Amino acid sequence: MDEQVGYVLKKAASVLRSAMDNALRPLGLTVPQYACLELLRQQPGLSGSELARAMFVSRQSMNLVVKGLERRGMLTRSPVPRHGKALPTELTPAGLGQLAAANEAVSVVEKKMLAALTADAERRLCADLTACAAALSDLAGEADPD
Amino acid sequence: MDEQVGYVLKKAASVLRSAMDNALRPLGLTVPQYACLELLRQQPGLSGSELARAMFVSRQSMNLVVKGLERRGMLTRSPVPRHGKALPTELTPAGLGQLAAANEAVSVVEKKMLAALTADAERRLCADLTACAAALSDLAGEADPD
DNA sequence: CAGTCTGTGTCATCATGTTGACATGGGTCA
DNA sequence: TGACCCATGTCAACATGATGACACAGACTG
Repeated sequence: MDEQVGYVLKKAASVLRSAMDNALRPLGLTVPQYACLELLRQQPGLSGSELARAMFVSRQSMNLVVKGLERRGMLTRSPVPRHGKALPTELTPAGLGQLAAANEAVSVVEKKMLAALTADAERRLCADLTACAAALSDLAGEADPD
Repeated sequence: MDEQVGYVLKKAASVLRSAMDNALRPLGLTVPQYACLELLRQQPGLSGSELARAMFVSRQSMNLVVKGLERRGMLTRSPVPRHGKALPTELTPAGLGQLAAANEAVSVVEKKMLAALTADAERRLCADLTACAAALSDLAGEADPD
């Protein structure tokens, strides 16, 4: 069973998720919340739907995450649509601060996860996983649920 | 962002889950249900808790999956505990038949996912993912939730 | 211009999985 | 033997995410 790619993939994703949850809990952040903040740092002004697609969840779920972070003052949603009804979202200084702390915690987890891998192996792993995801993209509903 | 192992890992797992859901839907099976059947084929007599651990979910969730499959006649739970309160679970002929069909569908997905990888690359991928999971196991709650 | 299509935000509802709690069976050790 | 600890099955409450549906803004086409 441990030789099935699908199984070990699920196992690795599950363990990583659990480890990140534990690392982020002291900061009062969940994994989706952290991912949302990090995405907005890299690409300020993303809309809710864009965030949802980048994170492989529905835009409804992402809406809840964004609302929660907005209520806590981590980010702001421009009240004026940018293009259609898309509301640009950006980090606040408070959100940026929380994100910095979160990145430290997450970095510890990533370091530990990749400790046994060489830099080459890490690049190869990324490339292979990306190739797997790309090969399946047309079997996965022609696109993410949202 | 596509160079972060954690991100591509989540992406690959998400796409694979979605593809398997689509492949199994015509058979009336969900991914957890399929995984449960396949586990029982490889290791007949597993208890609910053992199944849950192998699948990285709580024993409560697994209990629901097992109950559903039992109600549909796919498996049977021995009414007499084997060791403590552990109830051994086994596939019925009907369950074995459904599983065979499901394995065909899943095989198509796996083949497609791994099409771009050589046999060596596939083994390497499995080994690296397993190593990552093992390295994180002590950060992930000292064990699975159940 | 009217009609249609796509993308977005949002609401209500539902499915799935988790946590917390409890009783029970089995083992260990004083 | 009795006290303790651990694992299991099960119930209840809760959290999270998905689906379906609706309204609206923009683009494209006849």
